[in-house]
Amino acid sequence: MTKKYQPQTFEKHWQNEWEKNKTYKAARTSSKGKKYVLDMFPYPSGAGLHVGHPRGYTATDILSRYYRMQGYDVLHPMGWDAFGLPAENAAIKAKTNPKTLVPQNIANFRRQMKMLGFSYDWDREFATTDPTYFKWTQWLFIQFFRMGLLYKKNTPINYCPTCKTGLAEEEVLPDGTHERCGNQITKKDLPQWIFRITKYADELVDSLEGLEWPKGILEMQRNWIGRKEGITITYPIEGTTESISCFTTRPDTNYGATFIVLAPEHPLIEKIQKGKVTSTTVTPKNLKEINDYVAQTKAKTELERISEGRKKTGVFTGFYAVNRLNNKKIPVWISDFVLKDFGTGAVVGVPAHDRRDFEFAQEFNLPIVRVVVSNDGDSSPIKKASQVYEDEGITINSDFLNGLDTHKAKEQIMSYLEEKNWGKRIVSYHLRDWIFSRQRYWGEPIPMVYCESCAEKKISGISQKEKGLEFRNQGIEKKTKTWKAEIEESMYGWFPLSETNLPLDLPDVPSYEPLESGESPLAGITSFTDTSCPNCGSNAKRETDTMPNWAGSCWYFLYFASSEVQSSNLVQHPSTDNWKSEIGKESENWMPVDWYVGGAEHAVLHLLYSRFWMHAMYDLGLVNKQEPFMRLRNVGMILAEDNRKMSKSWGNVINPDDVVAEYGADSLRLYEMFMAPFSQEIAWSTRTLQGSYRFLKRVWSLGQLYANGDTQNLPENNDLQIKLYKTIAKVTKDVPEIKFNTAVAAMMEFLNEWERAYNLHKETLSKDDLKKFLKILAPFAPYMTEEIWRNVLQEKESIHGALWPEVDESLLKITNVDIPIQVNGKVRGSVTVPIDIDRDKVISEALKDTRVQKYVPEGTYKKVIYVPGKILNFIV
RNA sequence: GCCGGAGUGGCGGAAUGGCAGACGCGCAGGUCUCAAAAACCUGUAGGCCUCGGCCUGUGUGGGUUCGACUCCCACCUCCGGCACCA
Repeated sequence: MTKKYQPQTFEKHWQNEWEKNKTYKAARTSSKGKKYVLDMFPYPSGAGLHVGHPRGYTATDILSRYYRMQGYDVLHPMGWDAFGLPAENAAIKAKTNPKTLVPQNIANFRRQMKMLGFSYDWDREFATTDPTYFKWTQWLFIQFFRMGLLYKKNTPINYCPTCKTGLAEEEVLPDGTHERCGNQITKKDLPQWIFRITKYADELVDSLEGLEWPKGILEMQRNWIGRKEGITITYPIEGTTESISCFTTRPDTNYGATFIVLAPEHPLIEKIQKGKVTSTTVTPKNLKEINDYVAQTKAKTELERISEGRKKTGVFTGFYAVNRLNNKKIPVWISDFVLKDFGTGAVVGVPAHDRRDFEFAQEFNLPIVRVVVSNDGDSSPIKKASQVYEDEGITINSDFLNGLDTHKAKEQIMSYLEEKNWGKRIVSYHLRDWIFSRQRYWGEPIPMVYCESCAEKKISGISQKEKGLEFRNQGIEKKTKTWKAEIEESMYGWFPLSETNLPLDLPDVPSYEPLESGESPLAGITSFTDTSCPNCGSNAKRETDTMPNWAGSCWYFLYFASSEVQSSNLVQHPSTDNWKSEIGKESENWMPVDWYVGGAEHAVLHLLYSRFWMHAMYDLGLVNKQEPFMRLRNVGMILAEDNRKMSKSWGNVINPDDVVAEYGADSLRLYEMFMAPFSQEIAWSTRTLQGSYRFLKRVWSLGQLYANGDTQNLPENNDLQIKLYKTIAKVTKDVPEIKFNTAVAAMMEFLNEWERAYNLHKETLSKDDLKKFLKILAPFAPYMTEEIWRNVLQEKESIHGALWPEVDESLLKITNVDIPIQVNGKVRGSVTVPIDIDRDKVISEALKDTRVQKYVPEGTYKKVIYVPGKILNFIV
């Protein structure tokens, strides 16, 4: 009696065995090398896993098992990105502290992951909320502070006037309303910690080179950093001592400038309004118009400004600037299409070569001068928006630039302007500095103290260097001196906690709702805020903001690879020496991450932030590599069966617990790998899952034959064995190419042949070959293969420690091939010939085919193409 | 508007210059059964048809090639992201 395939009867058993025997323990011992295979660790929400999560986790699990079986040392860890707003809000709602709620969520996630058979080294599990981990996150903050990369500045944050609370970006809906109460949010100025990521902008673009990432993601990172080279040109205002600076990336078009536009918030406008800029040309009427326009703009929300579309509005200031290139007077206007925070808040208008400038010029009847033509030389005037020429070309109407191409014209004009001291070359970035503080409870407390009395004495902790901390080289040390000088003044009175006082834990309090002032909830807890100055000992206040959710994920991959994470013997406090011995040394054995897998939604932020931290840590001499992630692959989202996103509110979420209860974990894993190419979005289908379930059932049944002994093994080198070896070769090739769907298809194809051999002739694989098949299936279906391996084949050691099957290449050598025969490119027949047959013989064989004869009358043809082993094509 | 990704049977997809539709789902017919489920077998792009074949066919239109789903040019549609970025 053959045992039925009932995964429920053995999956749990093997899960426990693997855990007990530490089957997946990571250690550096192999001479073959290492593979660090990492998932983007999840945020443990209250809802638990849905079937979308295991898609990425199964992929990394297959890679890990595959490399382990090939003899590599594999580090495959899992942990929890557990700080953040959803947990905080859920805890507020449940009237509890996230410190009690989050571990419950984690326990559920862990249970589900173990159920799915992922081969994580659970000894390295940790959460970003563990004080043992975030003591280091805080320590790193302090090191970055001492490099001059962090400073405090008043910055507008999102603020909900109805809820009286500061909001994170993700709490604001695209229409500018608060996701919870639905009311319009506003901006509020609050002091924020700023992380100066722009100091690394160039480096972060340049070192994208050499990463094996999807092209699209690399492109998005490049665009996000958005490096632009241009020049800031200064225009004096006629009849005054004032001037206006404008940034442009197209100085070659500057002879075509016909106006200047200021953002309504530009500082010069206030001066004009207050009458501090005088010139005979400004009339009181203009001043009223200016006042009205500025007031109108300020009354509008950002949303209103955008929703009004591209229709240009504006007002003339009455002043004229001088374009010193040609001494032309150009009017100075105000318009809200110019953004105060971009560039200098002022734009020089070249309407012939910029669409927005053109719309503005048309609206207010300003002149349009063409200065660039395309290669066809058409220099007709620009009359319609569709004629605006924004591309590069040949310069005209521009004095000494005439006839030059855009690139050369740009170089010459920039040198000329710098020589005359009328302009200065600038590299600008789309990338902004990173607002690194949150007015929230559930995050790493920022380990800083503010001392009033030290501030008065103009003292700060910025220049105190950590003992033992060495910059990578003198060039970097020099660079950080400049960075520090730029912000020193704003840092008077600020001191980092002494490292012996780390971690700085969150106070255990029942209430931590945001304060009416928009400040962090910690600001209301005096037992937390009141402290003494690390420098002078007088009364001082702690920083009450916490770090954003990103902080913990910026370096977690190093902690997984550390010694400390695996040991119960934790360091007393962070320090450079402790970093080197506990984290630096061991992580060098594993870094960089070889495979990093997660959703494409992290294309920019997380991947950029963690790259930035690594680069800065490299400069601090804390790590030996700048780039954390060598290979990145994106997992496609799994939609619900109704083709919508899975969401509690739609009621269409599929829970892996239910799927596993009915079909087993192996079926879920196999199906998710088979359903579509890995990075593609795809809808869930329980129906289609049954195909994978059936496949496993059939393998199971054939496997059981070996227990009963009613098999007749095939002789060596039979067709089925060769098909098996081809399948092994295919799977071996497909897995590292992340083509799991075709790897599974190949195994299904093999099964079809195997079954046919058994059904027709009661013939089957030798025991040795069965083992090989089980091994290549093992990474996909670890439970079932282990069950057959141990209970049918009576193996003593786990299949997951076995070696990947080698393929005897000589058996795969093809001796005979089917050559399709085409006549004029259409298939008319085929011949079976030895692979090394010569051309003339193929042709004569082909001409024996009666169908071919019909299309090649009397065997005459104009030409014939023979691609050995592939095709034969007669042209008649 | 810009950037990125994708268009192939009833459905998910395979093939990246050489027999389009592997593999799976679904569907149809059959075997087993009192019956159903499960399992197994056969068929399954469309059209024509003398059942041996013939024609058409990979979003659209052109091109390169002996040969194009695959390469090139132009366009259409869908999905994702950003958006008055000087």
